[in-house]
Amino acid sequence: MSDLDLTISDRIQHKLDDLTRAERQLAHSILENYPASGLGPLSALAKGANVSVPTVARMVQKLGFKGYPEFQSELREELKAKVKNPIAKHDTWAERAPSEHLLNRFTDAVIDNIRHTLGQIEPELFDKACAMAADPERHLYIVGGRITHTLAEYLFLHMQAIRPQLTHIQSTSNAWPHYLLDVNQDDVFIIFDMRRYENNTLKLAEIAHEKGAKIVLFTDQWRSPVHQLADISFSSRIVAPSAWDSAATPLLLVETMISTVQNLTWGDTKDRMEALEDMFDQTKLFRKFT
Amino acid sequence: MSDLDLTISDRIQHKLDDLTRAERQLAHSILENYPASGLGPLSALAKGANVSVPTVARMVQKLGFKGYPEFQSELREELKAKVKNPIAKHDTWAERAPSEHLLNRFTDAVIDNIRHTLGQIEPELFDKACAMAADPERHLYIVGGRITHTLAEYLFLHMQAIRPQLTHIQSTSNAWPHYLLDVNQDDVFIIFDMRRYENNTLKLAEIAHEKGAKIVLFTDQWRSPVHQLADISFSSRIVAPSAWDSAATPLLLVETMISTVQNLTWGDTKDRMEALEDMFDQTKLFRKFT
DNA sequence: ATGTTTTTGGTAAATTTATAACAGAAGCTA
DNA sequence: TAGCTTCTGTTATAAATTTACCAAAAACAT
Repeated sequence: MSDLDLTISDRIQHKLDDLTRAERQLAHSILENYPASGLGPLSALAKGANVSVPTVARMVQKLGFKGYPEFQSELREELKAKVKNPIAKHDTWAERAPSEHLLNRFTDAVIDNIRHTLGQIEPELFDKACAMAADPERHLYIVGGRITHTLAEYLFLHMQAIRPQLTHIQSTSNAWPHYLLDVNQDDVFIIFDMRRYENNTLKLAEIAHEKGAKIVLFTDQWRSPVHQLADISFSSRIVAPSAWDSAATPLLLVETMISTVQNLTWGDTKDRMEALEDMFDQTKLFRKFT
Repeated sequence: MSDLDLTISDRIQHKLDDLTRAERQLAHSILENYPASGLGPLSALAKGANVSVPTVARMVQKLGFKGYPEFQSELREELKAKVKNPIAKHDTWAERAPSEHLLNRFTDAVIDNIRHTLGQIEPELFDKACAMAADPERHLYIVGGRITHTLAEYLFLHMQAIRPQLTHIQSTSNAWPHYLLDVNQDDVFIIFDMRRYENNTLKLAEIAHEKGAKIVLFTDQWRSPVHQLADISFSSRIVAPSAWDSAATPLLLVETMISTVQNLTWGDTKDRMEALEDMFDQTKLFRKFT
């Protein structure tokens, strides 16, 4: 390898700050499928990154290469070294860390959780749950507990952009009984309850159930007691090399649900989203994305 | 991949008998360090194999390619596929659903995000950030924005069990200036800022920076402007087949950080956790885990 | 808002790279 | 060994890629 044993990928990342907008765009494109894209002709790379040909030439020189051919040549050397290296450690995630590093162990566990969880999901039920969540006729209640309220709020925040008739209830709050006064049998509850399961959440679910509301439950592999009241349950595997559980898998499900619901309601959502954008722009809360 | 899903390496080996002496010599040179040598210029390949330039051109056509550029192009495709695929033996995740189902597509994207993100992380920096977050001498501020405050809160909730001297600030709140009055240079800010980046968050970071506090930033691949003030930044890839971004990868990092910090502080944490357990038991907020 | 600096893309020249044509060398057969 | 076929390398030509230059556009500071 060349300079101080840094890979070109490293060098690009370190220089990222010294690069201009178009160059950064290009850099990301290179890293996107590294190193293959950098091994093609300069013009192809430029087209793939939507920048001009000279931009590529300039950046390569900025990175310290004499020209594009030299850049490619070093890329090939790097590839040669990597392939030859007996420790072809494709089984680690953070390649710079040993496989015993927690970054790798934790990631292993999460991927495993995802695999298990997705393997057990019934797509029909998932779609059905999404359809209920998308139905604007039904008032949608989103419920979380002490830890899980973060998941609940994540869902709530996105649903806000998608549909009206939406309430976020924190089961640990002592105000929740008030919310339930008007619940009727067309309404839907999306409840999050993972170990350690919370009594409040169960009580709340019972009341909702009595009133005839539909219940969709996100829980863990051991299943919250709420699942006996639920119309549809999704159990995520949440084990991790940690004293706590991992919410990554349930989050994945939630995000997929958000995306599905928004596809189902695209006609309406579009307007809502544009209206939201406008509001944010007006309040200048956000910077425009570059 | 091209013809019948055979790799180019396979194709060369099959054709080996139909090749002439010089061509065989060349073929072995290509396979010697495959695929790097084939990705360079034709003339270099010829020189490396001690054959003439036209020999290379002829053999490539014998293998069924229109010309050397096409040969290279397919080699690159092969490489791209190989890099992308170390674990993709699982072509579908939700086995009961077709691979085009959003459950599978979304999961693919998230796994891909994880791979990219972890591949770029420097473990030393990660460990350093965790060490700072674990240091009970430093007051720890956790900051999130409109959407990211859910991640921030997730971190906050767990850190509460691990260490004292902890504050959760929502940058969209108008109360945050008050929190910053007592900040000094030993303090640490863990800031979440993903697109669309928020002005409030940047302002807050600037003030913290001025006061000399350390800043650890969780952002996306395009990097929040805060990163210029940050001592340590972690960029997650967050793209998903959705109108919104995926927080799954940053969550993975956060959870790994929680676990690391808790390992670092285990002596103290243990007591804190037991005390917490007691409190929860007393208030009967939770049911015992079965 | 205005002028200045930086960034960016278009274009053309220069260099490199690939292909084609040809002639000499090597191998094979009789 | 002569004659034929096949293979290989040298040279020349064509195509492509890269680089340098310049003008327009964008960003920035005043």
